[in-house]
Amino acid sequence: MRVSREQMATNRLRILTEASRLFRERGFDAVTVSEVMKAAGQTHGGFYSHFASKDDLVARTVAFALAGEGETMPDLQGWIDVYLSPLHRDHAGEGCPTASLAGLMRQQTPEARAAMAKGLDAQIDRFARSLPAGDPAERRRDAIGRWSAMVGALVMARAVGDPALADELLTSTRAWIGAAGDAAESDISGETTR
Amino acid sequence: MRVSREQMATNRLRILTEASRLFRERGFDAVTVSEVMKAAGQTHGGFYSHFASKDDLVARTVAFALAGEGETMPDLQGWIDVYLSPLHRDHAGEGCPTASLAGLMRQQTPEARAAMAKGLDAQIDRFARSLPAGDPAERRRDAIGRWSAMVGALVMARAVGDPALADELLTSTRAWIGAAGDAAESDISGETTR
DNA sequence: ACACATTTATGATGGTCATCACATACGCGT
DNA sequence: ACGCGTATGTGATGACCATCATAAATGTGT
Repeated sequence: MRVSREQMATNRLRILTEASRLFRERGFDAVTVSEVMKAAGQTHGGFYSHFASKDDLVARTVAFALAGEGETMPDLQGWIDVYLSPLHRDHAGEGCPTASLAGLMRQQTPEARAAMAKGLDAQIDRFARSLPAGDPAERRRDAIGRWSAMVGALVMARAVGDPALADELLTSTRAWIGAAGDAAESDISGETTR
Repeated sequence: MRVSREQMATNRLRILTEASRLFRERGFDAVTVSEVMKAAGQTHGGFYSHFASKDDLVARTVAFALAGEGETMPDLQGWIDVYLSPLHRDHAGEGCPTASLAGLMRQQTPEARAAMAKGLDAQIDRFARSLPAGDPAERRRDAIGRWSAMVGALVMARAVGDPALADELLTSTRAWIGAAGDAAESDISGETTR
């Protein structure tokens, strides 16, 4: 059975898309190659004409998922609110790849970790460019601080069974990075000592 | 082969200790029951007289690991500096269980997730009590914000292969929560609007 | 002391999964 | 049109692993 080149490219894209969703939802280990292929409307045997191995799929999926993020962030505060919302917390499969996958990257291949580094750096850059004030270095530091808090809060909110605590983590972090971020932007020195 | 009650309790504690280290190092899935037992100086068969299943071990290990944290934090800034250090980043097996395991909790049993919630709540409480200023609600919000940023930064620093980016994530976050936290503490209203 | 209960060790067992071998049939370049 | 190259489907294969069955040996209560 052979398909057109166009169809093959579509099939490969479909595999990446479904893998991205499934990996974000359940992690790399718990998702099988067969499962990804079935979700992509194919059978497991054809997998190895698209990817060299499951590890290869993981690396390319990480790159694919993190590259898919939008180029600009016109409404920063709105984006932050959505990010720290219960809806985002409860739909990891369609949500931020960093929050879903970062905790799983330690034992992945160097290729996958490099893809994560590249995607993270780009995300920090987008975040920093969306900030209103400060010189570039200060904005980048601000972006890293806020982004860390957002990812950490979402990861922890998803880790706990208690909905009340999960909600508190999200709303408190949202309030805190608002207050703290605004204040930090007026911190001219850009550095504080202990 | 039978051992004394005391020895059995020691053996069980050893299993939990080794499981805690191995799980933090490599995650729940990648660590086998046999491996844990071998690390604990026993053979795999005896495992099921201590725990009902691997899932049971996971839940009890999460509770064990998070309960082990110190009761007080006398030197808050020093603790933060250690937390966000390359040493901590590179030794997950002996490091913070939240940073190592939170990202893996989504597909764990309700028991394990409940243990994570309990441990996280206690940690937030300890953090809040170590903060110098503010009413309790404000301190708790501050603790959640800073703690989220610390966990997020460490998780991301461990996820990337690029050491320069990893270092930047740690140092920038440390500087940011210093500047932002100090400023937030002086934010009397405790709330900011968009 | 003695018998029993119980912990641990050894050795299956059944299921799962990544990977590969082979067959098939269909696009693609000539 | 024709034949080759190749993507996909079907069906192994071999490894790994959680769990259990059984045996052995020694604390423990009487």
